[in-house]
Amino acid sequence: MQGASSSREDYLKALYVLSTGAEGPVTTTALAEHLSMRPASASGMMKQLAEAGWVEHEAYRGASLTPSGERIALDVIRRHRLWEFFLVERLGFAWDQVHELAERLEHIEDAELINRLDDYLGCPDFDPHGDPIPRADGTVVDARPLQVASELRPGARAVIKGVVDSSDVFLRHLDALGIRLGIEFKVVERHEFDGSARVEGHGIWTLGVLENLLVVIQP
Amino acid sequence: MQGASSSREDYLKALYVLSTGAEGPVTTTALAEHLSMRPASASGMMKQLAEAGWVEHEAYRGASLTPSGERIALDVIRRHRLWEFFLVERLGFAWDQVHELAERLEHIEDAELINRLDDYLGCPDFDPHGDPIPRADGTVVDARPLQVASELRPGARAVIKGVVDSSDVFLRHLDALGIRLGIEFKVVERHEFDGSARVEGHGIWTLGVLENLLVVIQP
DNA sequence: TATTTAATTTAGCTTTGCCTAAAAATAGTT
DNA sequence: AACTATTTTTAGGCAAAGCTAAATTAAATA
Repeated sequence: MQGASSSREDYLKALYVLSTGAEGPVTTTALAEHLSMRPASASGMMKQLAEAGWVEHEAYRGASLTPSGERIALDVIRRHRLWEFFLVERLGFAWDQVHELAERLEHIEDAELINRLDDYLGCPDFDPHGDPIPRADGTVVDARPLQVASELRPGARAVIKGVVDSSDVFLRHLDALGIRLGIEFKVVERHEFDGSARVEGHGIWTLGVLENLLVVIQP
Repeated sequence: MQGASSSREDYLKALYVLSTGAEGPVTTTALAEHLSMRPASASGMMKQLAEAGWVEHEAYRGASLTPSGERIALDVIRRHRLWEFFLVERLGFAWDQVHELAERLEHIEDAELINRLDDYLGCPDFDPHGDPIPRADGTVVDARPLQVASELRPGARAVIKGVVDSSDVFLRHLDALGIRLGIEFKVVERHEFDGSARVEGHGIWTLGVLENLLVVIQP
């Protein structure tokens, strides 16, 4: 239930990430690729983790997490996402800069630290990428929250899921700009002076437009 | 000037700490003791660090930092103290709880992270123990600041260096309580409801007294 | 079904950083 | 100065985690 080395934690996390979505056990190769390592290394680590009781591993067939392994993975992910939240919301980092850093910070295992950090950040439910932050007890909410597009930072990609102002006039305006429900877009730049955004392939969207778009952030 | 492993950083930091105060090179045994390791290990590491150009090491004579080694040590110490400040001032940890944690955090080497953290904390000059925080350029202020005793947290030890109210009445009051310039004391407990403190061997000191004592925090 | 191809595991090597035990050098004592 | 005691270094091992290359197993094709 605890005491995994930094490296073991990485594998458990990768196993968790790769097994959500795909059905069945995770292949050695997929795991190795995900972690930028060689299959032989992943294979060796699976043996270790199986011995520790954190994964179920049938030779040549792939691996999957046991309940205790999943618990560790969720803990690591919780730490990762809380630190990402901190880095973006408090230190003002951009989205795409925080992953590597969080990858280092996540391996500091100290319940008190993480609980205090959680508190300090206001117990957020989602990280800046829109991914849910597992709770201390290991439960996870699996829904990405809607956000107002005006909150997007440069580099963010998002899918349009709804509008705040659904008046005809506004919807016609959106239509004229080529903005439709379901499209995905990427914010290239935000302009301090008027809040507008430069959107890849769409030119400039004004703050008025952004404030009325409900979006789901993409990973 | 950079790229030392976590372990090497520990040795460089220890070397820095042990060489300030004591004159001449640091002995292998002192180093090992400081890091809870065996002399043989310290000896081997000195060889490595000397090869890297971070320490000057004459066999059987002890080691001392080169300028580039000192630069790294100062960087590690800067990171350590900034994180300690964060843990105490923002997350509300008590003094004595933060050392080990900072010891882990200090090894995350990322200039942008540390500069942003520094900014976020208001570029503090001293950590919660009263030790100076080296600047990004490697300069260090070597004076402990005076603090008002009412700011002391439980567990803090401090030496009385002055008073705010130097009226006769007040000084006689202090005298009656056994409080004199230069004495060292330790705060055992603070009382929320009236701000008073229980002081080891001195009973209770009221907020009115504490607010008028200028102290230097002890390590 | 036999054979080829691809994936997985095993075997054996490397590095880092620690350890213990033995050897070497310094320091202290008579 | 010689001997002893202490400190420091060297030598040789061990564990973790990665790697390459070879062997094995499973999957795909003829």
